[in-house]
Amino acid sequence: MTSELKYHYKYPHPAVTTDCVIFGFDGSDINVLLIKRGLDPFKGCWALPGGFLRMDESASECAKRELKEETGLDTAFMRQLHTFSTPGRDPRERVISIAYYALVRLSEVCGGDDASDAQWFALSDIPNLAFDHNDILTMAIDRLRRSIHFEPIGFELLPQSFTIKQLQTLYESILGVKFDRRNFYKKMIHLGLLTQVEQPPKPYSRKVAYLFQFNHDRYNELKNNGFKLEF
Amino acid sequence: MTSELKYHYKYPHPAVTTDCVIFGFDGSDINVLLIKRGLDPFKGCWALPGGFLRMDESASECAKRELKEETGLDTAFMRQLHTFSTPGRDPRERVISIAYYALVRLSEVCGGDDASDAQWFALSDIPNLAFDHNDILTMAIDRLRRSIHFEPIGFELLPQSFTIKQLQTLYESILGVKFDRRNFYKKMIHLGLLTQVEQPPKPYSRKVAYLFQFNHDRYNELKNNGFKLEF
DNA sequence: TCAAAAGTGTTCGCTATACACCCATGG
DNA sequence: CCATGGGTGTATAGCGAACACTTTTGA
Repeated sequence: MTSELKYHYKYPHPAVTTDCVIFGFDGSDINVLLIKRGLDPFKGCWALPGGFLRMDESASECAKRELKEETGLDTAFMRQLHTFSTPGRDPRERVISIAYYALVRLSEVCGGDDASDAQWFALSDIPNLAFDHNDILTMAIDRLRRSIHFEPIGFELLPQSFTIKQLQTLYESILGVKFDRRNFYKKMIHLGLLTQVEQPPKPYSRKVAYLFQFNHDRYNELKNNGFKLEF
Repeated sequence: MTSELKYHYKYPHPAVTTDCVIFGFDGSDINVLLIKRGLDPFKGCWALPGGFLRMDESASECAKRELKEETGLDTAFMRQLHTFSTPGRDPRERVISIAYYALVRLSEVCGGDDASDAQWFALSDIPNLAFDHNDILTMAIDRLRRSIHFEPIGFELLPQSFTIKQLQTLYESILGVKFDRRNFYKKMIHLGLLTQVEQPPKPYSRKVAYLFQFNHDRYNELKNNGFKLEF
């Protein structure tokens, strides 16, 4: 047994993991990807995807690795959230977790097979999570809500092309409020960050709506000129 | 030698530290407290105060301990900033650092003796720092600038009682802009977060200015009613 | 032709900004 | 009495909230 413990230090070292809150938008609700734990502790309990930090990777690389494993995505919007370090948060040993959150397009996510232990949950339907993952998720939701006022991150959750209506539903879902359809439309158009797509979409309702794409170049240009996104 | 390495793990563990960016305001400029390193690596180089995480304390407790050691303060405004984890950021071994920033009133700080290795630096006068501490400091300044728009944290840097003029100088110093004196005055008063102090201050200029205090209770009250501070 | 959804216009009130003005104080 | 800085008033522009109206399409 002891012979397995082959890493030695003069002072005690905590174990370090990253956990990742992966948000997706299904057209009407914000969802989070959870993993059913196959091992103790908290066996059978839902938890955020995560894993131990390797010695040759940064925390963001570790989180990106987790994302890839669970969604198949190589790239996505990803930000560090907070580091959770309360002693006892993991019953096994001292573990600190560097938490990240990610925004992904559900259409681009590799659907895990049916037997997969990964599953999307609407925010209104989150079960009790393992460890302190409820706290992590709560903080991630709060961060998402705050960020969307000042950063164009909503577009990371929508398809490349989208209607203003879809965008509004997304904002309303994240912020938990309702906007006047017409004012929302004008405000978004007026921001000057959307490019209208030529091709008229397939009619999915009475009147076909214009399709737009987020204009990254325009956003960076405005931002460099001191423009501050505010919504 | 090897007998000193008495902590054994099955997998490699990184060392974990906290580093702390301590901001103070001297009446005209934002300052940061730096420590001259007495030991290698980076011996003689200026660095952020910091230290290794103990196994029985959370990261915030560790940062608070650092703050106490360097300033004598038991309490101060303190927030987690970011966790820095690039492999190789410490030449000795794998070390990840959970960075915090703190806002303190210079008047309350225990002045270290003259022989002290701690010193305040104006932001315009920061030397090259050890490790990746320049990156940490840059991020902390950026965070401070962003936060002051939406949180009443400026007051943490001023004395209990202050004039609107002092407050304006603080805001201008942090944001690097100039405000119209009269509009700033009215805006601050109109926010309803300041309580006027009865006692007229000693004249320090032509006309004596009113003294104000930040009204925490009023702020919390407004915040709970959905009020959003914006500056 | 009618209902439902998309796109456009108009009004009103608030607030940020740019100033002018008066008051108090120390030299 | 005058220069300096503190406190108050006022006008204008811009933007967001509220809501009326027109247009397009499917049934």
